[in-house]
Amino acid sequence: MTSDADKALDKAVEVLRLDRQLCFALYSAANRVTRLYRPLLDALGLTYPQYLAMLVLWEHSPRTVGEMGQALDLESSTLTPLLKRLEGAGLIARSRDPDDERRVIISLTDAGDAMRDQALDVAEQFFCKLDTPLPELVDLRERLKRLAV
Amino acid sequence: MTSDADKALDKAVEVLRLDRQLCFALYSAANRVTRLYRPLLDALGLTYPQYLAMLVLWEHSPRTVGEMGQALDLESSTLTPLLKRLEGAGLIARSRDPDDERRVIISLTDAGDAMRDQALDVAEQFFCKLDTPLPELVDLRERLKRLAV
DNA sequence: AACGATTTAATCGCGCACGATATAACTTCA
DNA sequence: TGAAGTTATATCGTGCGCGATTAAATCGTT
Repeated sequence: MTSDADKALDKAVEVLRLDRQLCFALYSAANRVTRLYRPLLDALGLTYPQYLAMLVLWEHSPRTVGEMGQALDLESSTLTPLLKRLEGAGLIARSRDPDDERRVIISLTDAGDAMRDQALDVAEQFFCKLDTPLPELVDLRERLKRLAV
Repeated sequence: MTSDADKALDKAVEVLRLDRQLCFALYSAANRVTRLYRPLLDALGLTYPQYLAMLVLWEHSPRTVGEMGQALDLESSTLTPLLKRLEGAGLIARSRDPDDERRVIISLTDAGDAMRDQALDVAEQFFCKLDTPLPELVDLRERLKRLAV
């Protein structure tokens, strides 16, 4: 027969295993998607987080750094250097808001706006690579949005 | 009436929006979970990737660096420095395999093994924080495992 | 007007994550 | 046996992601 201590240990093993499986599944899927995008984005000279930032701007530009931080759920400590690199690449412009000099306004340059067409190809190639039915992706998206909000 | 060009643009907007939503949902959920773990893991002096590495070892130790890389889907360029930090913290030991000097064997120290009990608390607190029914989590895990394999 | 509180970005340090490359150990096979 | 090829880990440079801190602008209250 098994002792209470053994049962407690089994429980511990089980909880830790589930934790590992769930956390790792998320962690690893995010890494895999980044790796999947890399060869596609190399053609645009963008990293994956930079691509996400551009997607935000292609939906609506200009925006302040703070608004982009809200949209991407990132701190200025992450965003500021990333945006400076996009500026260096000539895709965006950074300027202080005259109405409130604390704010920095991010706007697409012509080059940044023009990249939108190539980005469309990237997105389509990505969906091909994923090879997953659209409803499954939409379902996954909704479940992820609900997680740990 | 709308022109063909307008329709193509609408399609582009839609594809990019879906891409943004799906990719961002995954990216952002992974970031959120890491942030959720941080205060819990601070008590153990572990980062989130270090915690994942310890979970792997608590399931089965010793393992080689390569085996851990397979389990965590990480390159040696990521794993080696991480493992050196765990070694510095006294939680694991690194030693060359006498049968094949190319391999490095990672084994838990007594301190590393002992941390397992505290880790159990962390995992349980995490599930409390998540506040999500277990079946939903299991379902999410399965969907993530299927994604971009 | 003035001074403390708040808001907005930026800066810094640390630890990933990975591609490219290096190095050493093992294997193969001529 | 020994040279060529393969495998296992390590090193390096770049770009995140974030907590802690800083600096400057704005706001609120008196």
